[in-house]
Amino acid sequence: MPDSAFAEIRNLDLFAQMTDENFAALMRGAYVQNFPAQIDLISEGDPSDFLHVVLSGSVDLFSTWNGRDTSLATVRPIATFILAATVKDAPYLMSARTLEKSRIALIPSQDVRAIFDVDGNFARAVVTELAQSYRTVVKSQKDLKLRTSLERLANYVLRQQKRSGEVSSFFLECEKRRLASVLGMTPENLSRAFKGLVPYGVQVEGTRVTILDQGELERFAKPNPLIDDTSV
Amino acid sequence: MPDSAFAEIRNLDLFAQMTDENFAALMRGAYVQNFPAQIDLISEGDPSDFLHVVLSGSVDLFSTWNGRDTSLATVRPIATFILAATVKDAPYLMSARTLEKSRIALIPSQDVRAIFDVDGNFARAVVTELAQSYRTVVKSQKDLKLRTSLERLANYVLRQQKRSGEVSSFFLECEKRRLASVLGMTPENLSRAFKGLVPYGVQVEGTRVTILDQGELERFAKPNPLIDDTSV
DNA sequence: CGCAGCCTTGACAAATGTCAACAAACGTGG
DNA sequence: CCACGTTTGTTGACATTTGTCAAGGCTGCG
Repeated sequence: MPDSAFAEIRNLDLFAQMTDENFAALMRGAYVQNFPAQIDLISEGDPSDFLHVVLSGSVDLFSTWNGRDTSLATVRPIATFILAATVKDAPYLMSARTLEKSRIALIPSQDVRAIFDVDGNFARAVVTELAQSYRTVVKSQKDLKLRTSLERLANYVLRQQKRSGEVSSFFLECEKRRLASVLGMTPENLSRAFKGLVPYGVQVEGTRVTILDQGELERFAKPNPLIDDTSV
Repeated sequence: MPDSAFAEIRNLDLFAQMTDENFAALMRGAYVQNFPAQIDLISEGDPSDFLHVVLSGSVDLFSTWNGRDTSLATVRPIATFILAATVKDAPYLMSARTLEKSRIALIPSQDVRAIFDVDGNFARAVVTELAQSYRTVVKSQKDLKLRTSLERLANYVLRQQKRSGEVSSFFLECEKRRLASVLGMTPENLSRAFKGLVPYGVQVEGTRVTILDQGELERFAKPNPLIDDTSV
């Protein structure tokens, strides 16, 4: 593994507090690989052989059932995914594919579990990471069950605006068909939902979103920190 | 705290592997309380002062937004809840209320975090618990996003049947209005959904559910271990 | 009893999905 | 750099799913 990737991973919260010795042991069997876009990385149901770390690019976590499929999350650098499956030595619950050209580190799951068993600091870091992931899914669950698709979109627009630095105009960072899936609706419904936000001062041209009336949009969306804030 | 409750808690996976000394420290500030039915235990947004352990009875975890509310999970003995909020020292994402008369142990969150910092075995047990919780929510998310309400109900019926020991007739263990909320629908829709399962050999009288044609129901429900199995 | 809450049912409305058509954007190979 | 085909996004018409409102029956409990 190149030193640069090594350092990037070492600086992750998940690995920052462990001993040099244990980190080295973890990296011994690890390797970094470059993937083109739209490549399947893992398939739900497979045993969790590797903990994945996205170093660059982005990864879609999705699931299928009975011919349908849905996007559950996007992983962006620098972050890990399928940590829960790794520590539980259980099959993946989600599939993963690259959304774009991506560089991904693969750490053998059995090494993760072995180090986890002997390194208390690492175990504590895993807890923090898992607690964060858990709370993220719970928030997403609330979003899905308590809001209509129009409300979910309105709040998504506000969240993206915040990510872009509170500006009044910004770009969607993913395909609309995928955004629809993330928000739990069809592409057609998303297309109409964007139209449905026009009365609240939201304008969309291609991937550019412009908020003409912040107050009106917020009055409609009613964003809530316990659903929409990533830091809570 | 009475010895019996003490022993019950000690035997939980979460606390079984920690040292006697640390367990004693954890229990020093803890207490057990009896609550009647329908009592609010915690409110979403509140700081996480206590880790809760349900010793008997049952607890509903729910959330509200903009005048709507939804049940997210049921906690039954013996299990803890809001562990993620406790370890992250973050506000509760869900509210909790007793569904019936319940006995609940309250362990100060700051003690949990303190012991967590010094006891590696406890930290590892927390990981297992959180990973389990995380995977449960992910499965629920897939259930919600990939299935219609009729399909969710059909699979719920099959899961309950399994819990009851694979018998052909069993009882629902919660109010139908709450079941509707858990499954993400209205009580009226649930009422009609039960009717919609009649063609697949499901009969409902009050809280008694009878499966007349196991094969037909399974062909319709298409249960999937990665969504419906609690052990995976 | 009588009230309150739950469950059910009917009639209707709103939200969302499906299918088909077409336009726009994108990528690839010539 | 262009032509081509593929994919994505949009729109309309329509079907299905789900929610809402109102009413009535049932049950449990004071």
